Amino acid sequence: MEKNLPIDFTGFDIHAFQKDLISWFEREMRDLPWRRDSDPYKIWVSEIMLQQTRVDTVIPYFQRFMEKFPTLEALADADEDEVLKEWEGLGYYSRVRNLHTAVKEVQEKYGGTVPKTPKEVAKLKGVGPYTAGAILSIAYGQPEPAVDGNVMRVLSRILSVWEDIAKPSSRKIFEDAVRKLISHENPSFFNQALMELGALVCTSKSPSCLLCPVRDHCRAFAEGTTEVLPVKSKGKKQKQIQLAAAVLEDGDGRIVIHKRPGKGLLANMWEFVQTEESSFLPARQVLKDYLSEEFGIEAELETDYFTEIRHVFTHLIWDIRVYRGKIKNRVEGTDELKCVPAWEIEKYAFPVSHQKIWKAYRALK
DNA sequence: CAACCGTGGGC
DNA sequence: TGCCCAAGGTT
Repeated sequence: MEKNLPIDFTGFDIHAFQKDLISWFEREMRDLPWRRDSDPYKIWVSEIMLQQTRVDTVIPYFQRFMEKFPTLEALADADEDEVLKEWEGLGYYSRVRNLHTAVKEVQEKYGGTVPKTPKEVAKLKGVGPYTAGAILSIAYGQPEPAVDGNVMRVLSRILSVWEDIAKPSSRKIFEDAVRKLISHENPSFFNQALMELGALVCTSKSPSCLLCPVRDHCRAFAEGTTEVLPVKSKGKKQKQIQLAAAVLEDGDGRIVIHKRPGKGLLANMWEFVQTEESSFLPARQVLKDYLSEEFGIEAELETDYFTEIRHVFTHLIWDIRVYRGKIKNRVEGTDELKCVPAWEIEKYAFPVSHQKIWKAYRALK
């Protein structure tokens, strides 16, 4: 078990590897909605949705998205709130904002045709090295590497690469490897096959080596290291944040909602008013002060919170104490604060954490 | 480069 | 429960 910086391809039969991998893919590939045609727009949308997201989760979102925005032009013409609503619950919401921005750019700058050169594609917002390679190879058949987590895991085993795949610098090593290995006859299937193998066979835990079509090419299998490769360092613990939120009703049964800032966590999503709790003041007081100072809302809150919600993100944890309350003065709607009928809540895009709040609130009555 | 940016499922 | 994981990108 030794380290290798540049990968040694001595004794590796590249052509046989390509053939075994691709013919397996042709036999076993899943019938996925975005594999039905090679429309670059559909490939693009699917690749954005699939970032850090499971196939099973993406499928219904992709289908709804394509019904609503069947073409690149349709998406370019849509309003941002409408687009964000279709992404509600998928997570990593900057993906869809960047996608929307980039699609509008393609519409204006490239006449609605997704560009075909690596430089132009990579410049599109939200399109990084992986997605650029995926679009170019899958939609346009160009021999560009598309290195994602699957590819790094699979190749670290096949080629016995001991670099820490959690480190950003590692991706370059695998891109170089793919440039050596990729089939120039069928770059699309080669890249997809590598990912499909990672998803179905060469899985993170307990890989199914006995079913693997390229087992005979796999150095980790030969050396008995499939359970320890790839090397991947651990992440850090999340920070915990204590919040106080309120579901506020006016005299006519309308609900106060707030639009989050355009950058950062849950950007442009709607929420019930909430603020970070202070260590010294009671939560109710912090909340009342925040409402008064920030929005000019004079609220009357119930003494005790009616539910407590824990929501875990990748890098932080929210613990939200939720109060019920009424507002005394009338609230004028602005871009970031609205007072809407209860039945219109569902028209706005809420993060899952605040969907939980709404569910608990409705359960009260 | 490290930190930030969601969510749901598996064990 | 807690941690890892899943077709990453931006700052």
